[in-house]
Amino acid sequence: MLTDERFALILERVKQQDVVKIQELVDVIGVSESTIRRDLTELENKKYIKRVHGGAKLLKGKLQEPSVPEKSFKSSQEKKKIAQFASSQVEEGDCIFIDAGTTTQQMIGFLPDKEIVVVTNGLMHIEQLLQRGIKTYLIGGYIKPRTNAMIGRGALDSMKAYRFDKAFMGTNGVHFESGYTTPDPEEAQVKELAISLSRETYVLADDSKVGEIAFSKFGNTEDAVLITNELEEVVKSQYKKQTTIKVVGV
Amino acid sequence: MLTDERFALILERVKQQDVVKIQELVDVIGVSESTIRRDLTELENKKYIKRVHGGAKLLKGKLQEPSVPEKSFKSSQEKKKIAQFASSQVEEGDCIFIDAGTTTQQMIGFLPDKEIVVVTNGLMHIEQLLQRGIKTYLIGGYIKPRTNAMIGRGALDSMKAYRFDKAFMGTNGVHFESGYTTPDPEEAQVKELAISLSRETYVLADDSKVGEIAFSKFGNTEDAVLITNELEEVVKSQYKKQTTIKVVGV
DNA sequence: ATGAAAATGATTGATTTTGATTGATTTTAG
DNA sequence: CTAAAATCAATCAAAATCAATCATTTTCAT
Repeated sequence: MLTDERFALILERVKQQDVVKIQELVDVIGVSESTIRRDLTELENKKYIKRVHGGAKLLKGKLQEPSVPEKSFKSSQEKKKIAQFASSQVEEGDCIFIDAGTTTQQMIGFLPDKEIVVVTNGLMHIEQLLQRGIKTYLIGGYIKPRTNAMIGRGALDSMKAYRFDKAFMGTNGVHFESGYTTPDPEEAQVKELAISLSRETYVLADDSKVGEIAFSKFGNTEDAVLITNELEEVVKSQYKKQTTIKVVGV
Repeated sequence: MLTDERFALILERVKQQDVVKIQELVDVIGVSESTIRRDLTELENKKYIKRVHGGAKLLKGKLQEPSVPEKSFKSSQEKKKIAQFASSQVEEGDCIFIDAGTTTQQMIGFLPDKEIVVVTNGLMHIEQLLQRGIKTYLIGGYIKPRTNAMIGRGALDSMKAYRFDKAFMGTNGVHFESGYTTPDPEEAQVKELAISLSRETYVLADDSKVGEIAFSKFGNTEDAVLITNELEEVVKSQYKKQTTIKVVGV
């Protein structure tokens, strides 16, 4: 078990339940108490968590930053598979839109080494895109602090200057009646516009999103191809009538 | 087994799982531990991965890389003074434009804790601005790879939606005949537009820029207040006729 | 084919990580 | 408040991993 794996597991658990007991981590991770202690000390030094007697708790300020290397190990595996398949849809010469969000971010590493142009509303994507040497356009607008996504009138206006071959969208909810939904109405507006400017649209959503409904709708299931991991047959048939689904095995 | 084949296998695995153990690679690839070690060392040197005890993990860089260490301590001190004075010009309720560049970036730390709105074309400013809890708008457009500044038609179009109380600009050259100049014509366009959209403009330039002329002109000396450090009297009088100068002692 | 250069695999001792143990400190229960 | 229980930091030896070295094999230009 690599140190970074343990870190990921610990941080995931802290993130999920706000506090963790040391004994709990010993059981779940299967290493000695000493090791867990050392890990917690180190994570505290790095300002990811705050140690308390008997365990550790979440340290507010830092965890939402995109620089944090923590991610659910397993669910990140699934996201990666989804992202990898999505990237395989990109062809030479394409101009694509990549939505803000962690799932779509995973795509960047898998984008083919072809001449493509990327437009995005996600600030957190920029660094990786440039590092890969990809021609990148960012839409303007107000920067939503928590997620670093571009929103507002400026975002909508500046996106209208572009047209996309393919748009790759993240979502918080996929529902066969309610369609695609996300909590923030302003983000929904941006997503909706991106879809309308694109020839084809793909929505990336792992199974935890399927069946969920968030506040603001930004699209119908028939507007996009859904890329997801495992899906129960019952659920699958519900959607099959309305849309195309790509199920990516893990 | 070719070296590049192994590299490909290793990178693929790291990409998919974030971390790999050396033993795992030995098993999968079927070469000795020594070879894997050598491969990992080389891949780390090439900045593809980061080695950790027992294996390797994905390398995640930082956008705000201080890769360019300040030329000299002195000039950084001077830039700070200039930036500090510039920041003192900002008042409650102002909507200001902050140009991309290292000198203007220094301003952010000195901005007053007042209700202000910042619009910028500099990606590298964003993180600090958000951290300070400042309402931030980014103009859209093409991201110029080296400097992370927004340029192009998208940048110009999306800036036109804003009006500024004050604009704070960086420059590469200040000359009493040639005005303000910068090497990249596309950046010059953006700067020129920003100035035209602002009630007042300040140009921040340390003494190394004074007297210099770069390729593209973006403004006349009379269009802006020049904030600089020490200036010889002779030079000063040349400009005095045309513009306002603030000299900031170090 | 031949020799030099490069790559590989095994071995070494050094370094880092780990788990168990210790006694000190904090929390909990009565 | 006191004593038992839980948790803690510090320490040390064992295990895992490391970098360095060297003999062997492979590659490649001649």
